[in-house]
Order: sequence, then structure tokens, then C-alpha cells
Amino acid sequence: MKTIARHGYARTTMAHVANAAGLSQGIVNFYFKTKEALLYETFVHLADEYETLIQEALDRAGPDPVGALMAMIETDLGREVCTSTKIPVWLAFWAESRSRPKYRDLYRKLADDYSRQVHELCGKLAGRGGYEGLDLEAIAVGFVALIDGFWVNLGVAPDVVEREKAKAACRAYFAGFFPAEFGPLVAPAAPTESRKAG
Amino acid sequence: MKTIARHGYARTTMAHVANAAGLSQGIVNFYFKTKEALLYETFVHLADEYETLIQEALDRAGPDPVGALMAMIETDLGREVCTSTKIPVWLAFWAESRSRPKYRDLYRKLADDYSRQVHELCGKLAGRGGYEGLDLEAIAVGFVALIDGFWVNLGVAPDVVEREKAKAACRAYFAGFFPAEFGPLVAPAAPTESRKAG
DNA sequence: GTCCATTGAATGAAGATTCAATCAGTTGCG
DNA sequence: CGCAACTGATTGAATCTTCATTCAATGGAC
Repeated sequence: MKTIARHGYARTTMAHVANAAGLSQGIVNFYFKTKEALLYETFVHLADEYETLIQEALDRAGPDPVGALMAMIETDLGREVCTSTKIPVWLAFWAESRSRPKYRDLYRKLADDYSRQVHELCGKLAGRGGYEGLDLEAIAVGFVALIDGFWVNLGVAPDVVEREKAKAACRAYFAGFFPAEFGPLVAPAAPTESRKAG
Repeated sequence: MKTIARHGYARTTMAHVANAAGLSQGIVNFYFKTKEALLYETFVHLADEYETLIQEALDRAGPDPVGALMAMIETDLGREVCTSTKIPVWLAFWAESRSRPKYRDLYRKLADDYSRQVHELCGKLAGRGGYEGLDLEAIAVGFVALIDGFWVNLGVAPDVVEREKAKAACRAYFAGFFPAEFGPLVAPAAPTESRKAG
């Protein structure tokens, strides 16, 4: 992941990887049959970690849909997931996905699961009443796009938009649809990620 | 662009490109000193075209900020810009950008210009009254992220979300902040791109 | 002494780049 | 007008580089 972030996927060589890991080139090839395989395993690893983190955040958040959506925002744009090492790997993954079915399937599974969860949560929220005409699916896919888009921005030029700004924009997004729950009166930043193992 | 879309950036060879263009390999290298240069020129070309199309759409839309924002949505997710050939090139561009200052600068310029325009338009809209507490910058960067995110989705798995759905989600996004102007009563799809040279 | 993990230099393949040869068009001359 | 020399564009096979991959040699544990 470090070498993809530093050199870009296209220019990453086995030598870079071995070097960054403090290993000999031989051993890298011994454990990962091929470069292709190494990169694929990297994506799988990243995706697994991501899913786990999201799931943990949702478990911690409890049953309240507002808290759950907030937790998703905090996780997606938090210190653990949204790093200068990992985001470039996501971008590389997306770029390569179109031309590789294996990668694409991985993405599709992730995106489907995620947007289904958002969809459900928004459904619960809308069910509370007062929100009849909403296109829940549009809200869900819009949120996914919002996160992906911020990852692009943060990955390419981290200084243009910062993570906290992005989180605020996400909260504002939901506030647009559910003003009572996410409205301006809600405290702007839930202190979810402030310190480790508190 | 075709070969990047078909094989992915990392696997695009000069032979592919020359072949797709119906040229000999020699001549491609003659005009573009190097592979690197060819790909950079490709990005520049795409970015230029994009800026022109957006500008034209804005000119056509006239001074009304609602129409202008609608026009941006229509253009960004329209048949001309949002194609299965061009979107993969954007993704590749983003993925490579982090590690190449020249690319990153290009992106930064585009994103800045674009988000500034959105910011301004939202400012005009908010100035009409009734919208005091809005964080215009958040709305602008959010919209940029939304578009970029849809490009990612459409690029990786075009079948998951379609362009028209994405447009609807963008309109819903603005409706959240400016219900009077983009609210559910506004006709859902402005028929901007229906037919060519009509 | 045996066995496995690890090394890193050697190998081979893929593909970018080069360039002598060819081709097409243009000019100048009889 | 026809022909030959000339010019620049274009070709594609040959070269040169860059790596992924392999593997004989080494090291260390039991």
C-alpha cells in the first residue's frame, strides 16, 4: 500500500514492495505467486479491513439510524480508513476494476452491501413519519457517491478539502433530507474518533 | 482513451494504442516523444474538452443559477462527458495523480475552478432570501464529490447506477438545500440532451 | 546432519524506443 | 508535360530497458 501510494499502481515494482517491507525480492515472489496476485491480495485485505471497521462502528452505534449514519460518516472519513496510504490504493483499485472482472466483482459486492445498509437506515428514519415523498434509493446511492467522491478529492489533493470539512458536508447532505434529525441544531462533530483506546 | 478503457492504464501498451488508432508504432512515438507524454496529453485533451463543454452548457443556460446548476448536472452526467471510454480515463488520471505533481496540478486547477463556480451559483441562489444559515462551501465541495463519486460508480460498474438515476440524486441533493428552487414540484428531467442537432 | 526459509544475482519476457529503409508528394529542369 | 532529384512523413523490424520471475547457494534451527 505504501508503494502504491508513493509511486502509483502503474509504476509499482516488486523491488519497491520488497524494499519497503524490508524483505528480499525472492521471498515476496515466493509467498505471492505473482505481482498481479500480490496486488489483488492487497485490495482484498483493504476491503476486509474496511468492512470490519464499518461493521464495528455500526455495532457501537446501536440501533438508532441517525447514530448509525453518523458512525458511517465518521468511519469512512476517519483516521483509520481515510489515510494517505490507503486512499490511493482505493483509487488504483477503481481504476483497474473496469478491465478486471475479479476486481469489479469485489467492488460490486462492497458497494451493494454498503448502499443496502444506508438504504435500510434511511428507511427506518423515514418510517418515523413526516418524510413521505423521499426517494430512498437516490439518497443511498447519493451518499455512496459522496463518500467515494471525497475519497477521490482527499486522495488526489488532500489539502483542497480536509476530512472534517468532508464530514460536515456529509452531515449537511443528510440534513437536507432529514432536517429534524440532522438539522443545524444537532452538535456539528460527534467526538467519535478523538482518542484511541480511551 | 479507448485502450485505457479496455485494458486499464497499467496495461496499456504503445502497440495497443497504435493499433487502435490504425497507425504504426513508430509514428506514435515520433509525435509523442514518450509513452508518459502521450498519456499526459490524453489527460490534458480530456480536461480541455470537459471545461469547454461545461462552459458552453453554462452559456446556454443563461444567468439563472438554478438553470446553471441543472446544466452542470446534465453535462457532468450527460452522453458527451460521461461515456464508458472517458470515465475510465478520469479514474486512471486520479489514481496516477497523487504520485505525479504535473497531473495533480491539472486536477487541482479543474476542481478549483469548478467548485468556485458552484459556490458562486449557490451564493446567488442563497442571496434570493430565505437561506441564511447555509454553508455554501460545504454545498459546493459536496456537489463536486457527488459528481466525482458517480463517475467512480459509473466507471467501475455502469450497471449498478445509471446516469439518469445519478442526475436525479444530484437534483435531490440541491433540493435538500434549496427546496423552493429544486423541490419535488420542479419537472424531474430537463430534456437538454435528448437529441443531437435537433 | 537434515530440512526448510531466505537470499540476491541470473534469466527471460514484454514492451518502449530507435532508425535505416521506404513511400508519397513536391519542386526543378529538359 | 514528363521525369528525376529531393524532402519530409511513415513504417516496422531491431535494439535496449526494465522488471517479474526463478533458482542455485546460503543460513539457521532443530
